Amino acid sequence: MSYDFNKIEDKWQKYWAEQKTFQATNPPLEGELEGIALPKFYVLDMFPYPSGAGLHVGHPLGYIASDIYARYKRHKGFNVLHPMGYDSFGLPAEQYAIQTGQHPADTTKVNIEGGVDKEGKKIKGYRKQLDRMGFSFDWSRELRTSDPKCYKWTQWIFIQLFNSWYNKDSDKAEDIEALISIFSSDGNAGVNAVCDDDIPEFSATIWKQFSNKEQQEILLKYRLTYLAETEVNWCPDLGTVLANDEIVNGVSERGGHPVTRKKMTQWSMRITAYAQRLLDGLKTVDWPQPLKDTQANWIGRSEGATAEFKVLPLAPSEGGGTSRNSRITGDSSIIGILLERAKEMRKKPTKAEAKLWEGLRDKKTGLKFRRQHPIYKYIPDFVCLEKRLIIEIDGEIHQYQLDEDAERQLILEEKKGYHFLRFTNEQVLNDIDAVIDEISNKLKVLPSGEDLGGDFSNEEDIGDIDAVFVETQRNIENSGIPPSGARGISVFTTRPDTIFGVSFMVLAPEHELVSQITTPEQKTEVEAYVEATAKRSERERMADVKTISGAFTGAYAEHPFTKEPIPIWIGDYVLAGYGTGAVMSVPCGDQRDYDFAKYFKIPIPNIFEGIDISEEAFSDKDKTIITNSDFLNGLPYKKAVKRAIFELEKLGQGEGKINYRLRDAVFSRQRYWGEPFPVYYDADGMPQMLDKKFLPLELPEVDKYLPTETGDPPLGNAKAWYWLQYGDKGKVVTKEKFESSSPSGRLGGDLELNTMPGWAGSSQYFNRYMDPHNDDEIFSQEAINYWQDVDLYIGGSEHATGHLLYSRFWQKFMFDKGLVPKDEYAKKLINQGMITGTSAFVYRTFYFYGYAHDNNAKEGVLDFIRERPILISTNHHDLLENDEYVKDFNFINEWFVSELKREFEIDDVGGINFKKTTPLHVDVSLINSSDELDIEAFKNWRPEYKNAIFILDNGERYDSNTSLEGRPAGAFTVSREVEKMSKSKYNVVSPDEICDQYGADSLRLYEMFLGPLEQSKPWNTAGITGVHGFLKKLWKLYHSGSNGEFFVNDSPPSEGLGEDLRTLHKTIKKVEEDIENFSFNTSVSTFMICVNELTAQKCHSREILESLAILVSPYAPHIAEELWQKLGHNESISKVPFPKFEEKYLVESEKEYPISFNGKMRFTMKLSLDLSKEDIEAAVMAHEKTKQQLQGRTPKKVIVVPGKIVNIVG
RNA sequence: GCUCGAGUGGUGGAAUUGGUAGACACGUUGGACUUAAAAUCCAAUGGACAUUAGUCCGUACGGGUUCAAGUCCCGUCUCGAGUACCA
Repeated sequence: MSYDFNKIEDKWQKYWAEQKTFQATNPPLEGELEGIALPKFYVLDMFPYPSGAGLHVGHPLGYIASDIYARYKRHKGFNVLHPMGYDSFGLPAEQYAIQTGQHPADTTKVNIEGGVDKEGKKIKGYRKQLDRMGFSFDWSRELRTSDPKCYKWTQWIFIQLFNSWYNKDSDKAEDIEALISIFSSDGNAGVNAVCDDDIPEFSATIWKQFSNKEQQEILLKYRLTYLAETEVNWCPDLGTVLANDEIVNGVSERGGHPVTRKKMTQWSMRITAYAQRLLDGLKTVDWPQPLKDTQANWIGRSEGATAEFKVLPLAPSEGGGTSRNSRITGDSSIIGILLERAKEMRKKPTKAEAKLWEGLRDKKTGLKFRRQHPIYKYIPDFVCLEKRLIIEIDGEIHQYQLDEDAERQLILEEKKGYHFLRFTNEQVLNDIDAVIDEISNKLKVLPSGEDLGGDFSNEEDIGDIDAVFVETQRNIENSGIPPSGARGISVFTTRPDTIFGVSFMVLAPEHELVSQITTPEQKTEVEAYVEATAKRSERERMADVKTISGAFTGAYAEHPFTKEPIPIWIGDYVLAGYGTGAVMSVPCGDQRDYDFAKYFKIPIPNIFEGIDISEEAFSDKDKTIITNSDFLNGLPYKKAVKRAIFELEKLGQGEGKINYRLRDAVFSRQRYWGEPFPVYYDADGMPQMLDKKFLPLELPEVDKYLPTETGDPPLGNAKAWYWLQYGDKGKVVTKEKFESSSPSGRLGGDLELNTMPGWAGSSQYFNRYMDPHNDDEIFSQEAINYWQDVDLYIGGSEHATGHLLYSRFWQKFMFDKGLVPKDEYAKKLINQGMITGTSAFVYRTFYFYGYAHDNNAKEGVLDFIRERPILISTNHHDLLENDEYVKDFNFINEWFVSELKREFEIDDVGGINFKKTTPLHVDVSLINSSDELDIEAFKNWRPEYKNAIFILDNGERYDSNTSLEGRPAGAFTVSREVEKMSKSKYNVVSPDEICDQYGADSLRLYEMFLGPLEQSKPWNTAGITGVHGFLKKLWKLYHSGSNGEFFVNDSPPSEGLGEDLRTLHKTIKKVEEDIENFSFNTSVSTFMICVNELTAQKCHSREILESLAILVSPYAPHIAEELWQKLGHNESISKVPFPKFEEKYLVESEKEYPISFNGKMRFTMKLSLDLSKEDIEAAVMAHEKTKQQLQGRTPKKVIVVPGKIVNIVG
């Protein structure tokens, strides 16, 4: 009986489906026993996108590996969860919808389930393709992200994120209600949250006075998903924004379209809150190092310091100040103006202010203090309203405005009855206790007044605050004091140790201070530069790193230590989006600063001991010794950094800081085919979440999938896309219906037009698989507590900074909310390598012709030549490359010329130029295993080459004139090259073809046999005969009866020489080790060796062959099931215990010792393993070949490693 | 540029803590069977010289450690991946 793989595989695939063999059981209810004793094991493949192109042999590589592992774990007694589903929202379906008008849901369904789409395209379907390979997926748990039942929970998580904020004190996400109650009791001063950086400080009183809308606006700045105007990567050709990880080299990952920066109001995810935890978590998971590195790189943590550089006032001769746009606009409320001013100042507290605030906040003095709180016409540093005590810290800036300060103190003291205390920076920083004492003493002697907090409704004040505020602004401007730069330019640096090497500062052209500090003299130049950089696209800026450009603002900053003036420049090498958008430039220590300084002839002071910086900057931290740097002199890098930070903090002009490159993730896409947001906008335009009971909010039908005429996303085309709700009843309605509904008790408004990005649906799917049909919760606590996390996750490395980072973020969020027990969801992750294609090429030569011109009669020559392209085989092409062709194959030329002459009767034809060739991709299915082209099939495939002339390997000519009988026998060999597997390269091999021809078991074995799982390797169908031959041999081993009948005998294996048991146990040991180490390629070799040996031993022992069937079953499950059944079993092999390895069968008494001389192996010698070192040495020395090798010499030394080797030196 | 990974026959790749380099396959060549092909089986197959024994060279390149190095150390080159004015 021969090995009929098609029949066998079909049979068992049906059996598994019918018997639901691989359905995983969730923990049973109490009283039921089955399943509970089994330990769990969760094996997961990354969510595939079901594309219409179907699978090629590269796709299932990871699935085969995970399937082997899952099957192995079942044999090992685990309850294995091994699900599969589809990430079925996505761009390709939508692009196809735009092109053909078909609903993406329809095409997606066909892509998964197979069939014919409306265009008449035949699609096999992912599911059928997967089933054919014999995967042990639990299909009862299938998920499709585009299924409303599935995206219901994506929407639900979105709402959870919206209703959460990140508390830095507890270092986790917390409920937004908790934040609201803090605001109502204490305001936001004591809140340590990850939030937007432009939040004004407010007291509880002010919070309560905010309108609902104002409160909502403020809360948005804290929520973990928030709506904000952000700079996004806009891709006009795709009509959508892209995430950073969707952009490669400045163009879109899909399609390579240009991307520009644009400001848009978008939903964002506050992933930055988790930056540190995402970094820390990497240490706890067993993931590939390159993947971890990529993530760490993406998060981009850098340790350093902030430093504050004061902006110096402009010399009067320079005109002082620039005109600023007045911030006062007609429609802003007065509270708004003052709050804005206050928050702007609070944003940049000086070190001394921050320190004193620590001493005053939270009623530490027994009384409530506020900082930067508007009083009458001014904003003092601190105020205790109850005691009418104002505390001011006089920094350097104060020196420039003594008069104004004196004046306002007078006004406040005399007219408003306030008391003043003034301290200097030094007092606060050096002896905070004394300062606090003085304040406390002062408070004791002052009488109590009423709390005037938020008392802005006083009519009298409102009248003139506006005017006075403007006046104050003007005064500041006229005095030559830099306006909002008064508090200086903040920079982030990882090299605070080089602060004495600063010779200039550079701001990003987009920096908000640029327009404020630029002197009138420099204004034209600066504005021209800013405009020029704004025009350059991100791509241009990135591509053009070499060109140095910038402009001087005319302004100077003050060095915090030397107090020297430092020129302030702008330049586009400083990025607005990183750090503070400004740098302190240390040209001697940073190459970019160095180049900039050289270009603009800025001095380059050297602060490195014994280092020559005349040619380039010196950035080696380890060899650094600082000099010319005051208190840092002589210090090595690390000590200098510490000291510099210490000194900066002492001055109140800086502190140690950790910076991250990671940005918040934009979560809106202007697409149709994605999860709709469960969000409507109320009458105030504020976003509101739908109640859980209304989920899922289903994707509406639209006429077309393009943006609307007004530029809205495709959902803007939906006829009904308004939310209308009264009490417990809500539904999606048309605009008209909404507007005509009764406003009384009505909730609702227009629904969000954006949809969620591709990664939304894949960020918690692994947990949803644990309880996929639960309609009440995302998963039950019983399910998550049983399955816990993914034990083995296999997928491609291309998801490193997308899915794999975002899903970790969501998992940590879910962990914070107590919904999942693990804050990392995948213990072990493997990136399978890519299987590349082996493209085939023929070469087309080009030739010129030259004949007497002006000969119209010869019109047809050109066409004649065009219709006869010459294709040469690869060896001719190689000759060509070596310039050897023309002389060897000149006869082709001669023949062609004679053809021309015959046809057109012309004498002076030039000839063929063989030098110019272009490679042409040939479909790999037209190539046999010896790389020879099927020429007739090629001509059918490419009709434009039906008249082509083929030059065969042996130089013979094959063309359309050659009769079939008289055809040259030579072969036409193509050249092959490894490329990515792709339709356009005609090198795609489909798994279905392989299954037809060799069977799924062969495919599975071969994919594993190709090489290590993680490595990328080329596909070559020819090699599959090796593993296919192995399966036939395996089959034969069980069919050694007459006429190939099934035959095993029941005699105990030990009756023979025991060799078969040795072979078996050697195999068990190796295969077990290999699977545990994910070294699947070597275990296939091991099986081959095993079968070769057992065949040679003529093994028929049932005991041995039963074990072998189990060993093979994870790899080649169909044949294993069939053999298992033939061995007399009625149950599937899939859960039979794995054979137990027993050492005793491998114990040997003898060893074939390699005998080497000076490290070179010369011969081997069989010796007993019982021998002592001395015995071995004696035996070896006595050997004839040893004497021969030594030729009479006496060895200097003899190394004997018992059980290993003997080495004779001398 | 920086970070990481990898360089072994004609090809895919093996080689455990340093201990017989090239397992297992593909391909190639020769042979058996067959009218023939396919399938199957047998033999050879890193290179060079010798064609019997054998000798020399060989794991990207150059050094080093060691009785012994594909494996460890130093330096160089090439390829691949990620990232890129990240201060």
